[in-house]
Amino acid sequence: MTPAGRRIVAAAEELFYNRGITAVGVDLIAEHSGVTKRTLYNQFGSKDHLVATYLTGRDQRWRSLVRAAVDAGDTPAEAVTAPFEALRTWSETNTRGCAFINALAELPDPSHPAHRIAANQKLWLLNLFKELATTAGCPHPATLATQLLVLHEGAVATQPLPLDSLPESTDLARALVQAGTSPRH
Amino acid sequence: MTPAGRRIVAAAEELFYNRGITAVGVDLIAEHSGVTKRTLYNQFGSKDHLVATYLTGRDQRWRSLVRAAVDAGDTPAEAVTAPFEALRTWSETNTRGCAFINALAELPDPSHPAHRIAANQKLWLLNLFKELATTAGCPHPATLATQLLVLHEGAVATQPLPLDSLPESTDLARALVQAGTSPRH
DNA sequence: GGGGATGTTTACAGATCAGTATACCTGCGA
DNA sequence: TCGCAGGTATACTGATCTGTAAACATCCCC
Repeated sequence: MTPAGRRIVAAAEELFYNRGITAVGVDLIAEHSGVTKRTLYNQFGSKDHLVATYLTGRDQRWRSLVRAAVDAGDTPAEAVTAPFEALRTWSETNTRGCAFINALAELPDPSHPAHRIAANQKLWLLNLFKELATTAGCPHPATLATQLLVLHEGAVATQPLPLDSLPESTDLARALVQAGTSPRH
Repeated sequence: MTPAGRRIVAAAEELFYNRGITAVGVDLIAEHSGVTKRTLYNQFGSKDHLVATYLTGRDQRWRSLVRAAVDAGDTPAEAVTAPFEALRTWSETNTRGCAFINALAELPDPSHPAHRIAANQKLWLLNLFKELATTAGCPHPATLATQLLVLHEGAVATQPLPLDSLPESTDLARALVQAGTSPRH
């Protein structure tokens, strides 16, 4: 990607996430990235393609953050709930909810690339939970992974409320993992 | 509200929810409700006001459904997780996620009425969980209520994924209530 | 030194946006 | 019978939307 292309994506990310995709026009993105609209269209061809690029970039950054958190876990049981630690960091600078859920809200057409990207992101996290649960020796990895994903998405969705939902979700997630890994009594 | 006003709100609800608020223009709403744009503006004054009316109406319908489910519960413990039963019914005809979360995604301005309505809806459900948990004799109603709300919102958010997340969430919610109401052993 | 990739500048097309203006119709209650 | 609320019909404003046209500048690599 060219330097101008990178600036465009950076501006698009900031504007799309904070103001909404439909509400932000390509003229505004061009202006914020110090670039001509012609250059924007030479690089991305259409607004839809730029939206897809924006979401893909966010997805990659998020996955990197999660992988780092997972790798930083001391025990396999800790690694299972590491994505919740990543979410805590992520939420400090991303206070407008999940960019993918938001994108689906604005782009109802299921054939839009945003739908595939968003679904893949959630399914990636689900599979990660499943693998980590298996590694940690949890008895029902698939069920646990679904529960953890629900808790994760619930924590993101309730982010704007005055609730401290993320610590509660993290605690509950740890308890579920603990119940699976610790011996029954 | 006049007959024309009701038709306008009905058309707005269907279009806003399924296609997105920003993506739907007032002309389209007027056309779908068999009404002139002049009538629409005589009734609601602005698109923002119509959006607020749409969300308020949805909120009332949702609360009625939840209250009915709560009242249908046989035991206090069953009543606590009754909103999950309501969600199951609701999801059959509302497959595009939470209208309030979606509205916040499209309308970033915190002073927009939609923000107040959405926050009130979630806080209403939180308080309902808290009251029901208290009635059922759960030891930590506030904590449990937060957990149940997270599970609820998580189930809504993961609705488009091929996951069966709602049954899992409901089961987990029941287990949490059970752990609180049943005697420790 | 030529040529292609990367940009810029200005202007424009065609559509759609929220909201308004003006004039008219109709049914109902005082 | 009068008046008014509710509604229709059509046209319009000014702004904004995505996307394109055409001509020109710069830089780097072959």
